[in-house]
Order: sequence, then C-alpha cells, then structure tokens
Amino acid sequence: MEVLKYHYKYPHPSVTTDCVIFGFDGSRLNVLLIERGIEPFKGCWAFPGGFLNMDETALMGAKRELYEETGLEDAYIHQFHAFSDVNRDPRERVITIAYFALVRISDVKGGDDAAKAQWFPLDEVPPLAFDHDLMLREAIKALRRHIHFEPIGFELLPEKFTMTQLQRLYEVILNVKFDRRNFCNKMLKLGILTQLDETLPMPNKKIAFLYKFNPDNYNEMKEKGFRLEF
Amino acid sequence: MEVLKYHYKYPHPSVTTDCVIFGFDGSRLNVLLIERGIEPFKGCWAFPGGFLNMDETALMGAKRELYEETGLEDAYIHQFHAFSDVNRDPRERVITIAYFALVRISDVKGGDDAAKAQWFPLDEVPPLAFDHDLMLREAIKALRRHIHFEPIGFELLPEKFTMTQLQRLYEVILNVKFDRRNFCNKMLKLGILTQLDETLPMPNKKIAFLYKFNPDNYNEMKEKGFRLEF
DNA sequence: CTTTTACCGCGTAAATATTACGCAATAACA
DNA sequence: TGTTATTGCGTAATATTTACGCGGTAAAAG
Repeated sequence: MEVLKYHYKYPHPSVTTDCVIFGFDGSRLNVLLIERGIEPFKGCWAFPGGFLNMDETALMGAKRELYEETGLEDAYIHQFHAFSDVNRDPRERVITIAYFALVRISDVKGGDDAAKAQWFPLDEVPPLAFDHDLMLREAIKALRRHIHFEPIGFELLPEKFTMTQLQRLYEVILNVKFDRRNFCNKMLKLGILTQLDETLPMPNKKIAFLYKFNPDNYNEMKEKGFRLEF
Repeated sequence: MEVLKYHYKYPHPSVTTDCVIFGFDGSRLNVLLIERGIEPFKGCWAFPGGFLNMDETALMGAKRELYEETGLEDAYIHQFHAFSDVNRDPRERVITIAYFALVRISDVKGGDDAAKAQWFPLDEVPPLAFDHDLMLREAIKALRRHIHFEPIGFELLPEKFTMTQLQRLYEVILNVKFDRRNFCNKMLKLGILTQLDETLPMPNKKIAFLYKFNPDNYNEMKEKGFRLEF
C-alpha cells in the first residue's frame, strides 16, 4: 500500500488549472478539447487541465497545460474565473482556476500528451465533462468583455491578415454583424494597423490588402487606457 | 499532541477567500480593513478572509466573511481574481479566491468578530499584510472595468440620493471629472433613475432633487446587455 | 447687511462619432 | 458572357458627445 505523506489537521481541497484554448479558423471560433482517457467522464471531452504543483503559480500551471497540448509558450493567456462548486468533481473536492488562451490554430502542433486533442467550432462542442459546459460559457463571456479593453483579436489571426478576416473575427466573437466599410474606417482610425504593400497571396476573389498589427501604437494605446467600442 | 486526520499522497494547498469591501462616504471610496491579531503580520491591516470550508463554495465563503464583518447578507459581491503566488503566505502554500463587495457604509454594523475593523479611504490605506496591496490594486481595476457593464454604483449609495452624489461616486471610481450638466443628462437618458418629489432633507446648499434607482428598468437593460460609457 | 462663493436646475450650439448607403472594379462561376 | 460575390473608396443623414451660458438659492465672509 502506498504511503500517504501529507497530513493536515483540516481537509484541503485539490487545486487544478484548466485552460480554454480559443482558435479562429477563418470563419468560426474554435476551442481545443481533450478526450479523457480515464474515469471519471472517460471518453468525454474536456478542457486541458491538471493539478497545480506546489512550486508553480496558477498562471505557470495554465501555461504548462497549454504547452503540453499545443507546444506554444508565449500565447496570450488570461485568468477569468475560479470554479469551486462542492461536487464539481465526483472524486474529491476540486477547485479549478480557469484561464483562457488565444492561439493561432496553424501554430498548434500535436501535444506531447498522448491524449487525443481536437478543435471544435463553438456551435459543435459536445457535452463536456465536469462543469466544463459552464466553464465554456463563462470563458466566452469573459472574452467578450475583454475585447472591449484589449484588441485581443490579433492573437487569433495570422501575422498578416485582410480586413475581412479581422471583421469576421470580431463578428464571431461578439455575435453581431458589421457594415464592412464602417468597420474598416473604425479599425483604421484606431491607428494600430499597418497596411502592407502586399496583397492576398491566395486570391479566391478580388485581391485584398493585407494588414499587420502595429505593436508600438498598440502598446502606447494600452498604456493610456484602451477602449474599443462596437 | 493533535492527531492529523487528513492524508494526501500529494501535497494540497490551503484555499482561502478574501473580501475587498468597498464603501462610499460621500466623497471618497473606502475599504474595510481588519487589524490582524495573530502572526504572521500581527498588527498589520488586511482584508477580511479565511479558510474555505469543505462544504461551501468560494462565493459562500466570501459571503460568510462579509457577514462576519458587516452583518450584511445581501450585498453585491463579485469574484475578481485568484491569487496563487507560491510564497504569498509565509506559513504554507495558500491560494486565495478574492471577491469585492459593494456596501453602504451606513448599513455596516460592527462585526460579530472580535477583530478590529475600520474603514480607510483609498488614499489613506496603510501597507497591508500578505499580498493585499496587490489585491487592492486588482480589486480597483476590476471595479473600474465592471462599472462599464453594470451600474454597480447604486449599491454604494443610500436608497435616495442626489445627482451630485452619484456623479461624485463615478468620478471617484473612475478617477475622472465630469461636467455636471452632461453627467445628469446622460444618467437620466439611461432610464434607470426615478426622480422623487422629495428634495434633500439636509440642505447645506440649495435644495436638490432626490433620485432612486429603478430596478425594473435596470434589470430589463441588463437582459439586453448593458453598456455604460463615460 | 451686503458681497462673495458654491451649488442647483435648465438649457443650447458646436464638434464629433455613428450609421446607412452608393458605386465602380475585379474575379470566380454558371 | 452575364451573374454574383467581394474589395476599396467615398458621402450624406443622424445621433451622440462636449463645451459652455444663465438665473436662482443659500451658506459663508466681509
């Protein structure tokens, strides 16, 4: 029998970090899910996550989970809620500090983990393990609020992108429709975009200008307090 | 010697909830602090908080802390961040799920706790125990963001209030100055205020109209997605 | 007792931002 | 070769925000 090494006078909950990883496929917002290989909820899909080590912060834990599943080390990552319902894990009391991450789907390599990982568009997400359905709703709400204070969309697009791609992204995240011309004017007036000389190298339709994100202007705006209204 | 009852194969952190309680004294935003009676940080001021019981959620724990210090049961309360730095508590690994609460200072009774509690205006807050200085900065940031999505100011004012009081509150929270006439117009146009026939019963200056918050209209707006821009 | 000062409520005009479209050009597709 | 979808470049109407003016009241100051 295994020796139990850690003794407490009062019971302590387990603490885990979960990471809701958002990606944009050009038309829809996706999340990366893991198929659970063990009970409970074996065979169910869930967000990547795991127990927090005693020498790492929650942020470090979330980054570790992200790295294990995607190979990415520098993605945008943000804590949005701690979930603490008493019976959210059937095994024992587990408190989860949840983060969302924004990544480029094309940058994601297969994880080190043997676990099966797969992207799901938001409207095709299957029922999830634990309270992860709730977690997803909260992550989306947090993302929608966050987008008003930081132009996080750029983390989801390729380095060079067309205005239409950017518009689609904002429309999908906020679940609204914009007029193309008005959206373009507003975005350009912000001054955080640089128009490139290049045009779309893979033209299905008419050629379109490519833009890239201008980090100098963006960081300056962030200092002064960014506000993006739609 | 005490018997240690709870055994784990892997170490578990302790989990606590802390509650940053905001109050408005008519001209400044205040927080309620507790003078610590025990080590560590004995004699230092800190936010009320304590260990989470195994049968309560973090929200229940935060409400319990709030009740113990203020006697209030129905105050506005909102989770804003989980703090997880490895050495934030010198005794052991402690993770804190932090909430902020908005209360009317006049409603606060002395707590059940023997602990010494005292209101401090934000610009007179002493150095705090643990990482509570950081916690306060994060709470203020969260409050400032939150005010754009919910008219939380009403939780901090008396039931009947003058437009000037409301303006002061918003100015103090957002750290800006508004034109009195423009602020008034904007607020009234929102449709969440009801003007009362009464006037200020304690007139230092000219008599001023009293308003109250109209919960029907407010709740309706919240359904449709509230956005308060300043 | 008179003046000063600080509020209060009620406005309005100018500047700015948002919204709703028009239109010609390009390229895929039938 | 016409149809359709998409791109870039506008502009006019509308709404919102901002910056003030004015007369009145009351406490405080001279």
